[in-house]
Amino acid sequence: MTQERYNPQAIEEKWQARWREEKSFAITHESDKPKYYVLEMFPYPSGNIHMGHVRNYSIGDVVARCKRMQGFNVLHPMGWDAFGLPAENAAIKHHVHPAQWTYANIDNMRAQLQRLGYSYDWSREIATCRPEYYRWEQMFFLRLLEKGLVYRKKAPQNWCPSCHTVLANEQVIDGLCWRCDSRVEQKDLTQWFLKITAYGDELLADLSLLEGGWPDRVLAMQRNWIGKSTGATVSFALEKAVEGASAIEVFTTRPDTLFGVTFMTLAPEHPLVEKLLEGYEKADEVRAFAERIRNMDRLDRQSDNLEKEGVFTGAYALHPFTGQRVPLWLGNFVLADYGTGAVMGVPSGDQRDFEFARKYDLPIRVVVQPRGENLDPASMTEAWSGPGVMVNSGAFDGMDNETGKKAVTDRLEQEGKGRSTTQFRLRDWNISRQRFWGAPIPVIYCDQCGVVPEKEENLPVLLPLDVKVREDGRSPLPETPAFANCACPRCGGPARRETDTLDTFVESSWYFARYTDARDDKAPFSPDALRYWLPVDQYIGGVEHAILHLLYSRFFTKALRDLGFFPQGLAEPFTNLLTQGMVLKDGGKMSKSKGNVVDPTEMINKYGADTVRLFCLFAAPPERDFDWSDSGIEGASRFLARVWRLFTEEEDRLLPIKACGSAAADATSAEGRDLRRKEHLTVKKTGEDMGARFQFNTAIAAVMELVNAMYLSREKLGRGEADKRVFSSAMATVLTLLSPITPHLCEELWQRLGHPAPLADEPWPQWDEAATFQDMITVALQVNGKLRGTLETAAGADKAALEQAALADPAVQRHTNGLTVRKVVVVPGKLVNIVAN
RNA sequence: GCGAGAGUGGCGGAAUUGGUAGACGCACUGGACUUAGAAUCCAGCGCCUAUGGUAUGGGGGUUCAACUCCCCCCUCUCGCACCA
Repeated sequence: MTQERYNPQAIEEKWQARWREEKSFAITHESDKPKYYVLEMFPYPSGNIHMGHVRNYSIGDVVARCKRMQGFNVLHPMGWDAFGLPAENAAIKHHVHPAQWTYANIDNMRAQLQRLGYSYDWSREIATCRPEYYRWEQMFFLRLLEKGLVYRKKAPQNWCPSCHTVLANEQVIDGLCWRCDSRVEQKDLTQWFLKITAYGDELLADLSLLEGGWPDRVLAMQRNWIGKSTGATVSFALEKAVEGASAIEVFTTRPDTLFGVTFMTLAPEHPLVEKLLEGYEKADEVRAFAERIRNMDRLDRQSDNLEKEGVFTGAYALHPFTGQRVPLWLGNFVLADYGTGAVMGVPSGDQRDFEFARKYDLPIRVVVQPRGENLDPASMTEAWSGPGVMVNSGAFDGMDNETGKKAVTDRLEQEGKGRSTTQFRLRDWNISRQRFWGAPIPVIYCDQCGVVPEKEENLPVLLPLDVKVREDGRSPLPETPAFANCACPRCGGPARRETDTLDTFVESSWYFARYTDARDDKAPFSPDALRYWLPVDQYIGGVEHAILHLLYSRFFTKALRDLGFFPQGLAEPFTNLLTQGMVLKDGGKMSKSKGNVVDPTEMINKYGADTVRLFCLFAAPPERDFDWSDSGIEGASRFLARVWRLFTEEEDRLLPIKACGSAAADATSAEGRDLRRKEHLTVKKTGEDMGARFQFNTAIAAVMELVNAMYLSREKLGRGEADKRVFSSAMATVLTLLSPITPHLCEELWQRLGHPAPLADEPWPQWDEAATFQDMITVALQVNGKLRGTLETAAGADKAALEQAALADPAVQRHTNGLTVRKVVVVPGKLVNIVAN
C-alpha cells in the first residue's frame, strides 16, 4: 500500500493543457452520430466569473460530457455578450477604452473558465462586439427593414436618466431601470422598433410546443407578458361630431355586457379630449384634471392603491344599439397605450366601473346575472363578472352570456358598428440605444432622400474605436464627424449616419445560431450546419431571462426563418430549458456591498476545480437555489480525496479493465456478487439521473454509495484474479461515472490504470440486468399498515410462502396475538401486510 | 387579486409507478490511531414519557398501505397586476 495525497493542482493543469493543445472538444457537423446541442447562456464579460457562472457552466459541462459519452455528437460552445453599458462606465471610471476593457475581461474570464476544465469547442468562440459578428446583425436589420419588420416612430419612450438611454418595456422592472434601478421617465423620441407584435399570435401559440421542455413558470410568464385578449372593438357615434371624428372606439372583452354601458371613460392622453371639450363651460377644470394625471409619475399612477378619479367632459356618445346618450368621462385608470385608450363603462359587470359609478353617481344597469338570481342595482355591493344569463339586452335577453359575446359581436359587424378584435399586451421592441458601446444601426439620414438604409455591400458599419468616451456618459458618436458625417448611399450627397446603437439584446437573440458556423466570413450561417444543429437541445441559464432574452430569441428565430436564413420547419430555438437556481450565501444573494461573495478562483486555488464542480452539483438539484457552505465544499473535497486514496492504496490489485468489465463468473463470493450488483445498480441510476433527469445530486450520492461499498469490501474481497477483476471493474465504473463531473481526477487515474485513450472518449457503461439480481431479499412485515419486522427471504418466494413466513414471524405474532387475521396483502419482493382486528 | 413553485431531522437534501420515510452529505457525539493536533478509520445520530408511541405545514378523505392521490385551510418564494 502506498500513501499518496490527492493534489488537484498539478493534475488539473496537465489535463487542461492537453485538452487545449489537442483541441479535444472541437467537433464538426459531419458525423454519423446523432447531434446534441447543449448551450449555457453566454456571459457578459464583466471581468471575473462568479459562483453563478460556475454553477451554470458546470451543469452544462456535465450534460455535454455525459451526452458525448452516450454517443452523441455534442456541440458545446462558449462566447461573450460583449457590448453594453458596464464597459462605458468602466471607461469613465478607469480611463480605459471600452474595447480594451472588454477584451481584457474576455481574456481573463476565458482563462478562468479554462481552469474549470469545461469541454467547450473553443474554435467557435464568439464576441458580439467584433465586427465579424455584428456585421450580420446589421444585415438582418436591413432585411427586416425591407420586410417591414423594422420601423421608425415617435412615441413616449422609457428613458433612464442615469444610463442616458431608452429602454424596452421588458427592461423596465417595476418602473425602474433593469440595470441601475433608476426611476424610468417618459420621453418623446423617434426610435427604431422591431415589430415583435407581428408574431404575437405565433409566440403565444408555440409556447405549447415547449410544454414539458420548459419550466411551467417560464411559459406562464411569457403567456402573461404577451397578454392576448380577444373581444370586440365597438364604435360609439359622438352625439356631436368633432373635427376629424364622428365616433369613439373602445375595446372590450365583454361585448355581452354592451347593453349595460352607462358611461365611457377616456385616458387623459386620448387624442380627442381637447376637441370634445370645445364649448363646454367647465373645460378648464377638465383640462386641469387631464394635465395633472398626465404629469403623474408612471410608477405612482400604476400603483395599487391609486384611487379611481374621473371628470365629466360635457360630451356624449350614442349607444350603438339603443341610441341612448352615454356621457364621456376622463379616468385616471385608463391606459392610453392599450386598446383604443377608451373603455366602455359597465358598472354591473366590471368592478372598476362599479366603483367609478358609485363614486360619481352614475346609473347601474344589470345585463348579466347568475342563473336563477335577480340582481338589484340599488343593493348591489360589487359587480358580477361571472357567467350568467343576459337581461335588459333587447333581443339577446335570456341568452347565455358566453354565447352572447359572439352574438353581440356578430350583430355589431352586421351593422358596421364594431368588429371582433384581438389585443396584445406585448409592445413592439424599441431597439435604439443612445449609447456608444453597441452595434451601429446601419441607416443614413439624407436631407434629399430622407431615411436611407446603408447598402449591404458597405457592411459592416464599423463602430469607430478611436473615440474618447464622454465623462457624462452620453454617447460620443453624434460628435464624431468621421462617423456621423457620410455620403448618402442613394444620391451621394452629404448625409448623417444614425448614431444610436442597437440594444445588446439584439446580439443575444441569435448568437446560438452563429455558433453552428462561427468562423464563416461569407454568410452569417451555413444552411447545412444550421439544419444539422438547430434547435438547441438543452439550454441552461438563469430565470431572470424568462421574458427578455428568451422572448427575443424566440421572436428572432421566427423572423430569421421568415427571412429565409433559418430552416423553414424551425419554430423554436430552445427545445429544453433548465433554469438553474442561484448560489446564495448566508441566505442572501452574494454581493460586494454585503461582503458575502465567494470567489471561484479562491476556491479553485484551495480545493481544485474538480471539487468546486462537484460541490456545485451535489449541494442541491439544479433548479433550486442553494446556500454556499464552507463545510459543504470540505465534504466534496473529502470525497475526492477518498476516491484518490482508495485508488492509490489498492493500486496493486487494479487491473486495466473498463467499467462493468467483470464477468458474472468473476463474482464467485457473496462479497464479489454484492459489489458487482452495487456497481451495476449505480450505473443504472447515474445514467438516468445524469443524462435524463439532470439530478446530479442523487447521481453523485449513488457513486458515493458505491465508493463506500468498495471501502467496506476491500478487506473481505480476496486477491485472486477474479476478485481483482470485480474490484477493478467497480473502480473503473467510479471513474467513468464521475468523469463528466470531475474530469481531471478521473482522467488522471484512468490513465494511471493504463488506458491509452481518454475517458472522455469512452462510451457510457452498459449495466447488466442479470448482475442486479439478488438471491436473498429483505421483505417488510406490516400489521395493519405498521412496520413490525423484516424478513430475509429468497427473491423468488411466492405469495403463499411469503404469507406463511410472515404469519410465523415472532414480531408479527406478538402484534396479532388475540386478533383475527382478516386479510393478508402480499407484494412480492416488497412487503407483507397483515390486516387483523 | 391572478399565475407558477415550494413546505420532510440541527442543516443541504433523498424516496422515479402509492409499498420498510430520512439515501448521500454537512454538523454533532463517542471510540481508535497520535506526545499533541490535523488527517484518517470505526460506531451513533428524527422526536418522545422508549419491547412501545409518534412523525413529511395544518385538518379531513380514499386505500390493506399516503411525503406521494382527492378536498379544505395556513405559510413562504418568484412572476404579473387598474390590460377594459
